[in-house]
Amino acid sequence: MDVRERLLDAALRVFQETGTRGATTRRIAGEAGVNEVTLFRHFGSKSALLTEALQVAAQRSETSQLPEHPGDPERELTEWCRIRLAHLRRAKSMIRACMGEMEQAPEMASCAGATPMRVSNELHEYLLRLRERGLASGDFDVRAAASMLMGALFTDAMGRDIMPGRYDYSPDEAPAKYVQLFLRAIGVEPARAPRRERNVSAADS
Amino acid sequence: MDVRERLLDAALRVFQETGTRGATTRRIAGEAGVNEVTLFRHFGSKSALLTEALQVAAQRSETSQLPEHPGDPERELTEWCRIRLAHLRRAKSMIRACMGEMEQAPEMASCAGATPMRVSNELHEYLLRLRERGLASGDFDVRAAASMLMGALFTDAMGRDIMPGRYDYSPDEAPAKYVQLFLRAIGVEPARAPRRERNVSAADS
DNA sequence: GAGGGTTGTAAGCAATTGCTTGCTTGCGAC
DNA sequence: GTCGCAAGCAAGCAATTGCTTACAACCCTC
Repeated sequence: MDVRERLLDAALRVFQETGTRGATTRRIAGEAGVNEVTLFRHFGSKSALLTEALQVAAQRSETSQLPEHPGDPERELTEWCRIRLAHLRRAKSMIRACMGEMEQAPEMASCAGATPMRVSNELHEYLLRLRERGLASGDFDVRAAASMLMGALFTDAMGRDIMPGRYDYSPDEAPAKYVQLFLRAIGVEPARAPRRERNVSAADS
Repeated sequence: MDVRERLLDAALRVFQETGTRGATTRRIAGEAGVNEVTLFRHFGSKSALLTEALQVAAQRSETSQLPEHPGDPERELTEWCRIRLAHLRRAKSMIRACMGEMEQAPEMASCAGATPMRVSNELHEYLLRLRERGLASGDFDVRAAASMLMGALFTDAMGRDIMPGRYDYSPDEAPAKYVQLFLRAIGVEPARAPRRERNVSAADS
């Protein structure tokens, strides 16, 4: 890993911990094992470094496609939620830091909102397909439903550690629980052979 | 309003905008229309001032009771959600600022998590009562359900302004939409006289 | 081995920031 | 009046921080 990458990486790490103001150039350079002067030689200024680091971070958000042709909504959605939730947990510090900055740097909003909007649209379209195929009832608000499921995942990822004891189900069980409630809300029939508490991690074939 | 209160108030305002590091004593004093020296005479240090200001803010969170004896779940929950959502929107800047600080000041977590935990428990117990009375089906996870509804509200309040165009329903309509989905999820029959899109603000008798 | 590009080192500068000190002013109580 | 208290004001101090400059060391290429 060359010096530039090390600096970008360190900048991101320090930013997550302390925000823009707390991320001093000395600390970032130290974290990268690089002299502070080198930082300025490569990026010119602290804000340029942070901007580039955040752009890089925003671009490498993984994708997890919902199938084009819905087959088993419960299995497909549970797996999708599992991946989404894992991603949100990994990005937790980053998301929190960005939320803290948002008030002072509104231009960050567009960057921060891009991924959830894309994901939300993906879910939205999947739900439309479900409805077209008659797999879900026709009388619910698709946007609100998508928003609700995403909200459950987001809040679970953000809130679990600050509300000890509020969740009596483990992080692993969460996706299945939310999906079960969600499917009832949008009127999806349970799978043909109704089974309780399907093991999610084994369902990946 | 005396000097102490003005300082506490200003400290909160500046903290919301800029976080701990950005909230300089000079700025807080200026915002309060008070000399910087006076700030130190009253509170001793910047951190003491901020700590006290945050404690005060945490204590004055309003309460909105769900009825002890559930009657009309849709109406009661919609009204409750409306109040919760309004509160979250008002506290938005504050919540964002606190999330940004959480990584560096974990002791803030307990303070920040107290209100949502209390609210969540209130909802939890209401749902138990619904179930006892046979108003909701018996086979859903109560914690997960409560978490889901609260997540929808939280995410709506936090995310609406950073995801333009994602919500095609207005902030006023949101509570009713979420509650409708939620009630289906937990198996609550729609009200006896099924009516679409009841005007919430007029339902308060 | 000469030269050019990359990095480290030492030093420092101007601005900011938490906090202190010394002094003055205004005001109500005795 | 004068005593005590609360507040303002001017100044400053030590530490931090973004950024610069000057110089030496290294490595690769020709």
